[in-house]
Amino acid sequence: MARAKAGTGAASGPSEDTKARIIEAALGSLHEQGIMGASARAIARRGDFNQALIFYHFGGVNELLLAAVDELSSRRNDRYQARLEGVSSLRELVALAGELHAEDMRDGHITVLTQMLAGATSDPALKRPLLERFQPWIDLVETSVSRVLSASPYGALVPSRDLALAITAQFIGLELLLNLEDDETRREHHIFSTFELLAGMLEAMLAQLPVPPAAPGTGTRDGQQ
Amino acid sequence: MARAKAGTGAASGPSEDTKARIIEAALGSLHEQGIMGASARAIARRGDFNQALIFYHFGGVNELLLAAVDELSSRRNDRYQARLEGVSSLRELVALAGELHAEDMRDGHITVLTQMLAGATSDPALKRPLLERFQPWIDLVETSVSRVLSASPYGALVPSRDLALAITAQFIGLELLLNLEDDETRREHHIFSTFELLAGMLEAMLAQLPVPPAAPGTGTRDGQQ
DNA sequence: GTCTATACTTGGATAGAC
DNA sequence: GTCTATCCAAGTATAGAC
Repeated sequence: MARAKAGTGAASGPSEDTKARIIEAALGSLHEQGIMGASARAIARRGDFNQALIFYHFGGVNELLLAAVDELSSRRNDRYQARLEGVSSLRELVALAGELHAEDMRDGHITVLTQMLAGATSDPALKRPLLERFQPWIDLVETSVSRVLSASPYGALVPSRDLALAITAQFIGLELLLNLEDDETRREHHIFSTFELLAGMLEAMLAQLPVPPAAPGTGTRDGQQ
Repeated sequence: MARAKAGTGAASGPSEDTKARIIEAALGSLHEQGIMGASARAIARRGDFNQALIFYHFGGVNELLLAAVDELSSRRNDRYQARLEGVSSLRELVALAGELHAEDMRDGHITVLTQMLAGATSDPALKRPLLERFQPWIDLVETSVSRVLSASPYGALVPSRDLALAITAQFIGLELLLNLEDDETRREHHIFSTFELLAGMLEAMLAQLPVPPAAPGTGTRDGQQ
């Protein structure tokens, strides 16, 4: 296990290497064993390091888990931001959401976040830190939703904030629910293709509709998209 | 503590009274402390009975928790079934969903189910039993969704199964996400009124549309059904 | 059917050697 | 900065008294 400093990039300090290893093990534990299997001992076992290191480097298990969420968030943002920016139609957005969801499921990102959310019920001290860490992600969704909505004259009528919240919740809920099925059965689900179908139907409807009812002055009703 | 046999009704056997008390305590623990706070000791403390009773009556903690879910399911079904049957329009359905959601949040039903779902990641032995217990609930949603969809000529194009799954996931995801906020802030959310708004817009659109395009018009993606 | 007592395991956390 | 050893709290589960 060579100690190549090719880790997080910027902050490759003295013991950043070890901290990275610990965080990696924490992510693995959260992913595969859930929040109840993310104990200091279990994480140390998985990463093959000493249990006491967690307390030395992070101060406690909760702090480590939050650091792991931070690490995850930065990775996700890198991926999401760039790709979401290139999207302006509803169907594109849904299609991209399907891609991102598939990747997240594969990498366990959503599982990690969901398990942390679940843990916040048992340990309310996690609530505030988690809320802060979810905010940027919800904001990102809202930005994309707003852009797509603004393409349609009806979009202005829809509260984009609530919609972003609902979409985020959809990801989380699907993770928990589909997790009940074994991997094989799960792969047979194509729920995002249903979402794409619905998006397609909605766009087709909008294209056939007459002039927008409200929001006078905004209607560049012509090209549609 | 009088032993009135006015409990579950049908199966008021010899020690059903105690079992009911234990189940009640288990539900309380799941609701207020989450899955990680639902240990045999914590549950016994809450219900003020001896810890060993859990193992005597249920065989283990997991079995107790599943029994608690069963109890919850029957209560929920009683409420849901009757009310959902009287609904045929999309807006009614969404409005009713809002009511049921508010009640579930108040009673902690969704929290209990969500926490059990989260626990299934840590203990895969819970997956199958939970899947069986979620099936009837998803079926119920699907039935209502189907009825509403069939009222519109476009409804036949929508896979009701996936839609029911998505709706169920939405409930679960919202619970986890809104749980991050303190009770006060949470009450300021009116996300279901946004859903009602969307449903209203959709119904208005459908009413304005010309003749149904039938199956061939939209080009079925992905070969659904 | 219920309680006490107990055996055993795992987890959080720290002190101190290296 | 890392490891060993250790303490203590909490968990599952069972045996046996009542």
